[in-house]
Amino acid sequence: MTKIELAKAYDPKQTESKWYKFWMENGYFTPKIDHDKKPFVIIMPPPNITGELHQGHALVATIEDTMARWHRMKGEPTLWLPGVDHAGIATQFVVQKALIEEGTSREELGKEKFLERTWEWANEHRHKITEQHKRLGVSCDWSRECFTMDDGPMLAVRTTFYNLYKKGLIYRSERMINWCPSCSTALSDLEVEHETHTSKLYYVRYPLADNKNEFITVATTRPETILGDTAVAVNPDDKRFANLVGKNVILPAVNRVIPIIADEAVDPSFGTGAVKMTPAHDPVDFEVAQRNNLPLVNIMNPDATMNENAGPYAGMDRFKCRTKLLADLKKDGLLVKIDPYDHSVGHCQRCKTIAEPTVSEQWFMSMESLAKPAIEAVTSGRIKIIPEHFTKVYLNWMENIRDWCISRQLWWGHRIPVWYCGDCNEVIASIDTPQNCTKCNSSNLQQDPDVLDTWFSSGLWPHSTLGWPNQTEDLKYFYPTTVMETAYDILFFWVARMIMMGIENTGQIPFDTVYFHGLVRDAKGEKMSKTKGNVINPLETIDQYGTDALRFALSTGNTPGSDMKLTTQRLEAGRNFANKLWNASRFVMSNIDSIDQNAYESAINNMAEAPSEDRWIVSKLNRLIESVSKLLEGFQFGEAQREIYDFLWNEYCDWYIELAKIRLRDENTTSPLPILVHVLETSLLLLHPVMPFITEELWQALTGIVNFLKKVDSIIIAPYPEKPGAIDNEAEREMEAVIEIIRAIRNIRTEHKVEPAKFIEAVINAGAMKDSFDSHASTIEQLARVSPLTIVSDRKQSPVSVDDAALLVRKGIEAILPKQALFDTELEKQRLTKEIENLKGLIVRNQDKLSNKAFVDKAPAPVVDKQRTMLSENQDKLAKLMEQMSKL
RNA sequence: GGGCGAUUAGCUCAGUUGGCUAGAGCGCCUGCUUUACACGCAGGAAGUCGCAGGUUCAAGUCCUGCAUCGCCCA
Repeated sequence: MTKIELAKAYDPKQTESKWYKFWMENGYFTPKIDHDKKPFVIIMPPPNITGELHQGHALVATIEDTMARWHRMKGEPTLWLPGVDHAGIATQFVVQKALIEEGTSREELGKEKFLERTWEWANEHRHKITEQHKRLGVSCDWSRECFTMDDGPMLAVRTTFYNLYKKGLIYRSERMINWCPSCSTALSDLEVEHETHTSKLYYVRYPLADNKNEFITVATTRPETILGDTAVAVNPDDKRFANLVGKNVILPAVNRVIPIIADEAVDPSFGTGAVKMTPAHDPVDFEVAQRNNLPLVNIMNPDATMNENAGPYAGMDRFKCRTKLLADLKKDGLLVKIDPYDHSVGHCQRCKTIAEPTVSEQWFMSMESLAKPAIEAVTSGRIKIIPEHFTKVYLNWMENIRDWCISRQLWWGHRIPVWYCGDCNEVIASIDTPQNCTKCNSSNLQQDPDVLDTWFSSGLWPHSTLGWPNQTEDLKYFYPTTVMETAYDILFFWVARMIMMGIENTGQIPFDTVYFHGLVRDAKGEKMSKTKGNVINPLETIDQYGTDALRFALSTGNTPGSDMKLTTQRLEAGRNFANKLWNASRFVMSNIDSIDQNAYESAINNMAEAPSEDRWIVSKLNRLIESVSKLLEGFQFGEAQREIYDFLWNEYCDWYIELAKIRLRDENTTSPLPILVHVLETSLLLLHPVMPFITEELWQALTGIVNFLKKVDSIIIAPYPEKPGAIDNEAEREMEAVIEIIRAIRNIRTEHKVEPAKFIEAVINAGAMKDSFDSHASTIEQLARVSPLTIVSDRKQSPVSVDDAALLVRKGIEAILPKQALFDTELEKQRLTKEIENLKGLIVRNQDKLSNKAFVDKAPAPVVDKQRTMLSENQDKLAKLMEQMSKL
């Protein structure tokens, strides 16, 4: 055994990269497949290759790493599989932006060069993200790392598309979709964010065809769509318009004749009760048009300028057209009035441009039949969602699911595996790229130019990463996975779709448990996002505070499903805690000259004979072990971490180490070293999942000195403390009494402004606990700074008259401090008065409860007993203090 | 319009089968170079747990209504 010198403060920079390298070199992150054991599996939500990691990823890394390390330490084959996502629309967006900054553009470069450029970007960022993840300490299996555009996931995408197409669940159709004029692609409903705009409701007159002096007035928020109207509709029950149904009106501005129809979708209370129908640019109107065989008139180009159907307005931007059209209507006396109006406007999630509802031919996935088993998986409890209230959100969405527009007019992504024959127009869906038409054998085949929504490949992630559609050993062993941990904001985008696609492709649920964490917000409480640019690079935080401090900050006080603000205070608390642990360990290690293995083991295994503080701290440790494992089982990582923190700081450091110091100076007592070491080592193990680096560093140092503790090469594979020993209530009671008395003496010293270093005389009447207190005499002397200290079992034996002293009562134990040592009578009166008042209040509460017959009858016995004990203790204390008061 | 959540100390937040004389971190006040740690030590002040009802022996915790804020879906 060699004594080692640790630096005075913990320096993360000296430890982190060293241990990460060590872990990697020893292959600890790669699980060994063992068919006798059930594996623990997490598939990591793949970060987008659009940019760098942000604090949200750091949170994912922290929570998932905590789970992975914990299960690994429990001896379960643990697979945490990392990956990155190609993020079609987002990546195309950022690469385009980079190109524009370079003075070129996607169009100028052309598709091939653009894709080359994007692959470069992807590879670069994939690497960067990996390096960043490593700094967060993640123990994921890099040998299985995946990219959504890798061959494996690609094959899974094509296979899924093919299968669903053959089943008729993927189809191509002309339907209402959301179009982003800026990204120039179709979007799914989920990719459109609704925002309430305060805008205007315009009332416009449409002249009747048979009598141009009569009008029907319609109200609209989007007057430019008048150009695409193919009808005016009223509610069939609306008597005001009954005589007009069936007549025609002349569409202003373009002078097209369109009918007045009746349809139940019309809300008579909106506007005038008559509404314009623009089926090519409004989802509700589209449905009405389907029912009433109305024609569709598309009036916009893909870039949201008006097309040739807009007549004189062709070529104008949609909003310029609105302005011009309104001016024209006004001029013609057709604009009746303008009311202020709030309504919801859809925006492209990616670029925030106002999305245009448009009829367009796209690929869709039919969802209803896929949703059914996915609903059942959750309602039956086979998949558990944490926190539970998200179950309702999930079910509500799934039960009202609509078909999913999966095609995107982008260059970057998974090409739709469909080919069109240039000769016979055959449509060929295929997993492998076909060379010839299956119908006419022509080689004149064109692949569909569009790509799939990124979330299509994401939905396959839990099985595609494990090798599906191939029945690989990984797939057989690791699927279904155990936990899907991710942010709640992608519940629909990702989690719901993984459940549907997982069941569809494999017949099995993809994971047992969904755990949702909240969003990490910036100091102002705003959501961090790449496009918003308020992303805080976690690496900077790590440089400043250390990885473990960041993980501590992200973990403590973080409750499932609720958002958190990451503040410097939290980070500082983490750094301080790491330093505290460091110094406690430094203290312990600096005191080890030698520990004999037999002496150590006999000390640990024969606690009955040990001093009460040893039995106390071990008992508290046992409570901690039990509680932590319960909390981790229940996904309460923050609370578990908090309890470890409390134990280490407030019990181990504040009390046990301080008590041990006294014994270390005294060669005639039992050495506290075995317990100091045992509790420290166990705490390091408990803490390792959340704070991996410092615990490894300290564990290595400690087991370097106490070699026989080192049964494995790394804390990462050391067994997690699971089976706690017995709770020692007697030792706990005893130590609590000692601690309380010390606190009370310290308190009164401060109140009476006794110099901190000065020793004052004290007598402790410990009653039945006299023997225990005798054994803590030097402890009390030194920690409360009292001397001479006399411990008696009866007040009569006190060498100091109680009449001439301050009296403290804690847990039935009295401390008697002679007046001359302190003392300001007035101050003491004030102190007693305050304590007496407080006690009286407590006693009233105790009495109220106990005099209530219903309480005594119905409350469980321990609860009633507790009240009785409290009452008698409080009454006893009150009597003593009252008596004391009368003597002052 | 429908749904979900939040409201606890000056600030940020814990408090999971109701038993709480309600906790933490930061901040604040007083005092300390006590040989592990000033990223520290000792002591302290600070809350009618959003409001109003209800259930219960007992409510921060369960139920109903209201208010304010936030989010999701349409």
